[in-house]
Amino acid sequence: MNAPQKDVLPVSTDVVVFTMREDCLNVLLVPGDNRVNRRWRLPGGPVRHCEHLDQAAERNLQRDTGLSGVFLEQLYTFGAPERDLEQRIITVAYYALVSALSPSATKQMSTGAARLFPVSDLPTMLLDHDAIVGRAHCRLAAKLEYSTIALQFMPNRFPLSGLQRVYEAILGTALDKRNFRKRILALDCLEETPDFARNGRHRPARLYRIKTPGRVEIFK
Amino acid sequence: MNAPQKDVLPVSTDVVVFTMREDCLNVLLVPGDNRVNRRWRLPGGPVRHCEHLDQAAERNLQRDTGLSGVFLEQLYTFGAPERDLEQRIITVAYYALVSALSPSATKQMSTGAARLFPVSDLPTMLLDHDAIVGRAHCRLAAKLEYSTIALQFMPNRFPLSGLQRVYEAILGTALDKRNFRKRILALDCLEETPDFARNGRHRPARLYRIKTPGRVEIFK
DNA sequence: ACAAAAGTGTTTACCTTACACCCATGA
DNA sequence: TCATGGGTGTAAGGTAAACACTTTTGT
Repeated sequence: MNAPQKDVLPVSTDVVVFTMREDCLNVLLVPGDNRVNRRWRLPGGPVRHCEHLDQAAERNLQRDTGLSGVFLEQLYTFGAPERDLEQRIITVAYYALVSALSPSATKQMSTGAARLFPVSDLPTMLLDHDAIVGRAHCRLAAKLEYSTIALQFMPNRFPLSGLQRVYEAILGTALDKRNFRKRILALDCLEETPDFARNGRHRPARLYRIKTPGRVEIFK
Repeated sequence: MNAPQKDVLPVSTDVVVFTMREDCLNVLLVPGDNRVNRRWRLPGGPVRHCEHLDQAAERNLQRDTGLSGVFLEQLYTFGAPERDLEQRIITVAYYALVSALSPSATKQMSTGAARLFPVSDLPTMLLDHDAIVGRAHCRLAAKLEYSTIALQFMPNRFPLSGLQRVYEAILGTALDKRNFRKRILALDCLEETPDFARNGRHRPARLYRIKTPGRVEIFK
């Protein structure tokens, strides 16, 4: 039994960081630091005594992964008393969406201090972290239908086909190209740039930009 | 400063109990028991060390209001450090829907230990309880659109017009009678009973029954 | 020239909305 | 008989779904 610490509460935050890699939805995990349990876990940690929950989530995320300033939203609070072995810890789960990993996050990844896993191929995780990821994935998929949340995955400029691949990866289904483009453009949240992506040996794709970056619109 | 108690965590549950009264959406509040602050507050209290969050919500709800076995769903966790004056308390908010107040709840109400307030005319409440009620109301209104959650307000048998009034009270808008009936019956969650409500001096209303009571269907 | 992804409209089916009159009862 | 809420159908508009070929580039 660990003695309870003074500065922190028996409450922690855990963050499900989603990002796209190779057209697949990935989750960022960190290796368990616990002697008892060396399983992969979600980045997170205890809430300090004088700290907003959101701040705690951001701070612990930054410490564990180097990420900051990302889209972060509270998901659900998990508090089964049997979920932790050593002491009762209630965790307020968040999810985060990042378009590209920051340099410091990339560094953490190269040193093995963090690693991406496709949601379809997650390792065995600490405690109930699999349930947390599952719920986060559900929330994300649901929000695709009535918000512009998917834009959080996109870089400054991107082709519509890239956005479509994001939708398809999250929903797990193929979408019709024409209907998808119509629907997205009708939202009036993107604008054309004069530029094109000249990638492969095929016609270059028009690049679009988000009209109000950082803002997630809810409609309906 | 109160000394922290051993058996409980610095985490509480608060429950927004919604019920219909006189075609208005009401919230059940209890009088603040605190010497410092005698404002009305949401029923709730601390989470015990070995207790599920849901159990804590249910237990505290029963203690404060006599209600049990009601529809209860986690809403959001509020944890601004400045939200409480004496000590840092994080609260996991829930909302509950009840069709009619149970006898024990009615008793608590008659003794002044609990009282209903219309959401449109709430008193000044403890701490951030107004924000909690606001968020609960939003969630409830949103869920009307894609679930059968409103049925939780209804008694065993009820006329369709009664259900319509529930929708109207929650959404704050009038609905077309014919379209409403079509839409609800198309959900295939109600069945006719042979009975009618003979109330006023007008044609009696057909009574309906919920096919699978206690089950909230999510569609779309 | 060919492979590979980009880009583009129309038709159909379905769902949502608007809307007005008769019915059964109690007073 | 009259006031009150209960009960019913249809037409129009809008949204979502299905569907195939041409364009532009790199090799």
